[in-house]
Amino acid sequence: MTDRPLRIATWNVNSLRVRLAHLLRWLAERSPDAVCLQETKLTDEQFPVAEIAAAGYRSVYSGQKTYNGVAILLREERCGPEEDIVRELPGLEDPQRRLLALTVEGTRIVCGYFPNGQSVDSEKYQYKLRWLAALSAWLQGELARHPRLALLGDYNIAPADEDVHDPALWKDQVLCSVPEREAFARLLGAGLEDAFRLFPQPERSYTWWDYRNLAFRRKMGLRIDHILLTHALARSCTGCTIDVGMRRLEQPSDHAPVVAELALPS
DNA sequence: ATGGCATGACAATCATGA
Repeated sequence: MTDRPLRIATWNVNSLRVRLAHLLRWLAERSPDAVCLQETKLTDEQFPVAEIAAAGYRSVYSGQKTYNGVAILLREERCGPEEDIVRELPGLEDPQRRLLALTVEGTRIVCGYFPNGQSVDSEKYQYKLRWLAALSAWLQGELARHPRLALLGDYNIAPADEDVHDPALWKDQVLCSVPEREAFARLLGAGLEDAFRLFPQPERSYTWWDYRNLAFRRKMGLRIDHILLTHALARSCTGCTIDVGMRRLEQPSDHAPVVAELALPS
């Protein structure tokens, strides 16, 4: 049996307009097959379809002005046609563009830009919990229909203390609060596995570092960007890494990409 | 110290991020 590995990835680019050169360089270096992007901050009319096509990728996107915006890039050489595109989270009245899903190569790819929540006593935190509830409800049906499903994105949740540079400082704060971690645990309970934790990893592995206070150099980060896989996909996963190098570039995104390799039977 | 830095809309500051 010949396996054709499928490399899937997620990256919060914090403005695709500003980060396009970084993205094109990273696509050439890593040649991921399916890339979930968050915080594109572009309307659909503004999406750089031509530049990304020149790099060998099709673009599917759901954007808005100024904030949010998600996209999935598919490598032409590896990916057949995409199907069953969903551009917003069903079951939630929400103008914010934070969810995009499609099926390609027999695999359901779900890209999410989970709400930040701002602080646990804010209205935005309540919105975050509502969004998480709607995601779980919608995923039930998706998981029933798609044994091979991957949920990739900026979750804005650090699932455990080992994902936090200073757990005492962040205890019960937004991104680390108990209700948020319970929502993450519900996703695992629904049949998903954290691809990053399937393998031994370096200590202090994070995906986001504040722009301020030299946080990256001081390893003051959080692991909030994740790739969750159904059990069927987890069995085929041969590795999951964080491309920390992208955070070292000039004018970087504050997030680094996460990449998982799947040895899918063809 | 409610800031530090970055982005976008807008035209001097303000909303948002995490």
